[in-house]
Amino acid sequence: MGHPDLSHLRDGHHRLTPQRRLIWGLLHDSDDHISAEQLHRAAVARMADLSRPTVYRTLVDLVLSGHVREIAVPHGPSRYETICSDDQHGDLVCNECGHIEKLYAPALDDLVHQATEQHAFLTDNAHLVLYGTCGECRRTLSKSA
Amino acid sequence: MGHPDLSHLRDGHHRLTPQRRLIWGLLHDSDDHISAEQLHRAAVARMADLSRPTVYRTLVDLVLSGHVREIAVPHGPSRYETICSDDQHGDLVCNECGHIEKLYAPALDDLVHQATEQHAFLTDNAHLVLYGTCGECRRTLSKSA
DNA sequence: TTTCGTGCAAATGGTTTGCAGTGGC
DNA sequence: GCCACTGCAAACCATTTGCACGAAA
Repeated sequence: MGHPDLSHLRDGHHRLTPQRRLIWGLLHDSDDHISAEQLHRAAVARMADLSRPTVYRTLVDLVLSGHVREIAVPHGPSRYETICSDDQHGDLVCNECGHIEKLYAPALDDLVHQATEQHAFLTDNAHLVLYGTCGECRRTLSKSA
Repeated sequence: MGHPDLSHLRDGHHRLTPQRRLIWGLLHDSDDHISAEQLHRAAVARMADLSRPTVYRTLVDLVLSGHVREIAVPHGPSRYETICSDDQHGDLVCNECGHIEKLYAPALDDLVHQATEQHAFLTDNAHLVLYGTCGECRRTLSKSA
């Protein structure tokens, strides 16, 4: 499992520590949409005393450097996912159970590009989020009603 | 300034109090994307002892009843905006100055509808967010660089 | 008169920061 | 050896909750 490109974490200003290596690897292996808390739990399983602040600080760096996207979720912790240029997608966020599912929408690219031009806005990354109720929760809710 | 439809706030379960009337009105008058804190400040200016919890509780009700959309923002408080069915839009969020600008994209509706069908997902509201740099900040940055 | 809504104060939970020590480069 | 990174503990801030009182219906 060679995770690509650890090198951009070491750029003269940033150092490549075991902690960051681990966190970066876990982000890649995770099925995306992982919270800082989950990430920390997973990290501690492999490196017992890796601290929460280190997780947060590393995530901030990765977001700023454009390798990771932060998805803010109402009434819950932010989720994080690696940004792969070949895996452009939106997300379906279930308001009931908090589950997030990927949404592939080819038309999104065009829409972003076109919209950007109209506003003299330089887009770093675009994100389409649909909030609602997932199929499973719809079934559960209709039973209990 | 008659704000439409205060009646759905009184539906047998919910009571129409002066506080809620005020908050609802302020939400309508605001230029959208207002935070709970800003909303509270504005409310206090008119009703000195209206409390923060009341603002939050009212917002929860309005979101649940589908009249208001909550926009979670990374590293900041949630923003709130009234949902007008005839004003479907995305948002351009500037990473530099935090400014949010509306983005009208007619294609969004189709995209949402189509995407929803593929996933048995019931969409309450869709939100397209473009993170990047707004025109003004681009100018400022290129000067100081 | 019955709930529901309110203000107050305190608790919560995710995230950030100050600081002294450690280790990558 | 320098300075960025770390762990620890404590701070921070947005949001939520428990409770006793007040007021819509």
